[in-house]
Amino acid sequence: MPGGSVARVLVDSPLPQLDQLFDYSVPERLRESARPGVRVRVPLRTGGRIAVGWLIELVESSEFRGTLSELDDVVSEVPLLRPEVWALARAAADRAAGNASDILRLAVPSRYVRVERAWQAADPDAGPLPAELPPIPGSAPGAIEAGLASGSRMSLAVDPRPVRLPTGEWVGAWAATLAQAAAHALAADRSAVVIVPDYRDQEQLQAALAASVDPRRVLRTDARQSGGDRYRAFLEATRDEARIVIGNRSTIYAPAPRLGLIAMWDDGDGLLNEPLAPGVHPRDAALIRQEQSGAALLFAAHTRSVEVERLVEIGWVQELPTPRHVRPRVIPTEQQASPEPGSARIPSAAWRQAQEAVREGPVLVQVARPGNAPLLACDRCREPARCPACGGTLVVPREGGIARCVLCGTSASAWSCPVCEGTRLRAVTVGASRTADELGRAFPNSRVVLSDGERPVLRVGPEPALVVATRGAEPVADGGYRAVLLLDGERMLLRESLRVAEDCLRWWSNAAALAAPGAPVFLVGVAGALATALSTWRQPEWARAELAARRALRFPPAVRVASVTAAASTLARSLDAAREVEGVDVLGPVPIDEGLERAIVRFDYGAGPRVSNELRAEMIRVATERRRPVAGRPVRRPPVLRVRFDDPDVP
DNA sequence: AGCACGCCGACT
DNA sequence: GTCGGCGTGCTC
Repeated sequence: MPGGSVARVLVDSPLPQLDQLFDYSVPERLRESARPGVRVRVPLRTGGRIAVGWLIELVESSEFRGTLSELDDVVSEVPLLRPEVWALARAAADRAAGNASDILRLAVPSRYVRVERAWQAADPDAGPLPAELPPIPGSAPGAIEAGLASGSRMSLAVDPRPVRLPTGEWVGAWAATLAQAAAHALAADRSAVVIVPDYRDQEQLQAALAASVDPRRVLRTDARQSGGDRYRAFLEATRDEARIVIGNRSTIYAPAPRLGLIAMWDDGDGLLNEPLAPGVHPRDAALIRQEQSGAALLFAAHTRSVEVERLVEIGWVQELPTPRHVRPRVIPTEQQASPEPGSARIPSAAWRQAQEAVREGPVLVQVARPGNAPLLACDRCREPARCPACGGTLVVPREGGIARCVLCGTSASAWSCPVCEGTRLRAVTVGASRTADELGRAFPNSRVVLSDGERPVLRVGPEPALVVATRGAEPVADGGYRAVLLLDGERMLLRESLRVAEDCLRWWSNAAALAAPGAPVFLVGVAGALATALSTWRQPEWARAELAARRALRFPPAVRVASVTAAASTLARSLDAAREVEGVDVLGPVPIDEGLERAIVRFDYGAGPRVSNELRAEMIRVATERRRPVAGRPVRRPPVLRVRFDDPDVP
């Protein structure tokens, strides 16, 4: 049999002490089916106990000094785990001191036996490779092609406008660029993996791909598919034919033979944050996979993330030349109040132009999501409350907190209503539906289209309409919007997060990129560096300044962080272990609930492997040390040491 | 995790 | 003598 008769197996287990390969002998009856990459059942520790795992490799002999147990069974003969995906999972897990089996759970969908049988019975038919492709748009002629050929790491500020596909559909120009880049990889018989934050982006990308690639060469892996469809697409991707695989954050682990391109749209979008352990961001997994595979890597966005800016600054990622795109015509307007009835949130200039534009075609109004940081109004007459000192909007920054002004920060403890002299404030949540209502009255002859997270609209036609959308749910308009109003900038900036400014710049930029060339984009109620970055369309400059500020503070992504949670004594020991590594400093610990403490370990990128090694060793030690009896009666308390690397919500 | 091994107290 | 209690340690 090829490769030897000892099977090395990774067992499915969340236990850190089991995150290693165990050796088993292969019984005669499994000689044919026990191939690397198949799912297997193995006995673990004692007779009756059977664990599931992955057959990683076959070797001639074992280092294990003891008698090997036999493989119990091969679950499916299909080698679902390709060697390069295993290598990626191992490296991604190591980077975050996590279990490889946790990564593999993201990488391989659950099995559908009927789907698998049908797939095995069917004749493979991947369709032809694309031929005679047009050049890749969006950068200098030939620049992306050259990067593809040489396996470069690239950052691209994409053309900020909607474009019309040969099929007649309109998509963001970014989708056409990424689709063409993937098609070019495919034309060279290489696979491409394209990661997008959500399914609406995926729809645009798929529409753009349909224009030049046989649909059999395009596989999608997303949560909207049924489990069976997802498994079928996954099985197809394990074949040796080159494919384009598109999907969400876990698609970075998709099987893809002869990988030629990894592309990621809008890597700063929070939907790409991986919530499942060990929480490896697909951007980091992509960087690992790029190095392992030699594929090209392309980060495309309107707003460069601070993380990519860092990679550009250290020279790891190369900035692609950007042609002189027609930029959105952004008009920052600080003023809030407007005399027109029913238009309290829209400045008068923007108001007039929007009314004119909506006679010609669709007008986009971007609003904040309802719910967080509600605005305040007079409890008696419902007049929106304003700061007595400067006229700014009043908000309650946290639940139960004291109202303050968003502009000057003045506390509004002694507020009284200028209209009715009431003294009580009430929270009002202005979401999309309420704005749609207001605007519907203010634009009496316009059709109003509402798009929010619950009922998203993917596209609107070129006919006049007022399109009210929560940020991130903006439909693409055929031909582009005739005007865009970014209404709730102030409110969006109230979110408490290190990334809030970058997020806002991203939301505004992405909405502005839906405007028709030359159409006005009004940014309402926001001034300063962010407004300038948007109106000059120089987001990378903003990212550069932001990274410099984070460097001065030693905040991520200037450094890496790991949050460590444990009981005080355990934590102290683990932190000592981490401090052994040069370039490490520790914030905290601070007490959190249930007798636990948390600390933040900060370290330079170069110290990363040693920090994760040290913390991993501590996790194994804590998991295997004898349970300490508390004086008197023995208490079985499971030992806790939680480690989370590169948490986007830290600090 | 989850299960077997083993080293002390109460039993036939 | 030896049954079984639950702490201890290991998983190819």
